[in-house]
Amino acid sequence: MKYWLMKSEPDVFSFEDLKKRPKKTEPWNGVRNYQARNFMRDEMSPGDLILFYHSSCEVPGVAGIAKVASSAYPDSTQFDSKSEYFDPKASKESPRWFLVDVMFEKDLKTFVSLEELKKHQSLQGMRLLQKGNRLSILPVTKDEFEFIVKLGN
DNA sequence: GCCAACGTTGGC
DNA sequence: GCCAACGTTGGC
Repeated sequence: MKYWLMKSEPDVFSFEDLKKRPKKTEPWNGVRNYQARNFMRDEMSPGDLILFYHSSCEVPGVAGIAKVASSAYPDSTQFDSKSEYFDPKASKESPRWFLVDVMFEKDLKTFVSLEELKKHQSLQGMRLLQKGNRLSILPVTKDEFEFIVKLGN
């Protein structure tokens, strides 16, 4: 089993929004970065655990725990000319963008802010904390994952 | 709103 | 295949 961190802008789609979905599940569409796509397509497996991270907001940080709920399949928005995520270079015969379904797993007692993460020596190696990091999907080690869950409980 | 970092595009 | 221009991300 692997561990991940996935960013979402809470104004667009928050951890609370995920909980409110009918099956507490959401297809993670709209990713248009090859590294992030490759993580979903090649490395994620159902059951992998996810730190659901709120970015580009007043207080960025980890809002809760989710899990990978499907294997990878083509992101349908790439074929939809009316979607902001439409990709004219993609076709159904050779899709370019893949996604997984993300499902609510559990709440944290407290939100774990980016500011808090930065305080801990054992998290300094996290890619999230490196300068210039922009990837919206990042692998996290088991130790980092468990440490952050502990901070939130 | 600013700006550093970084990915992508496209001309050559 | 290089690299300048451009667009986007995301913390502050």
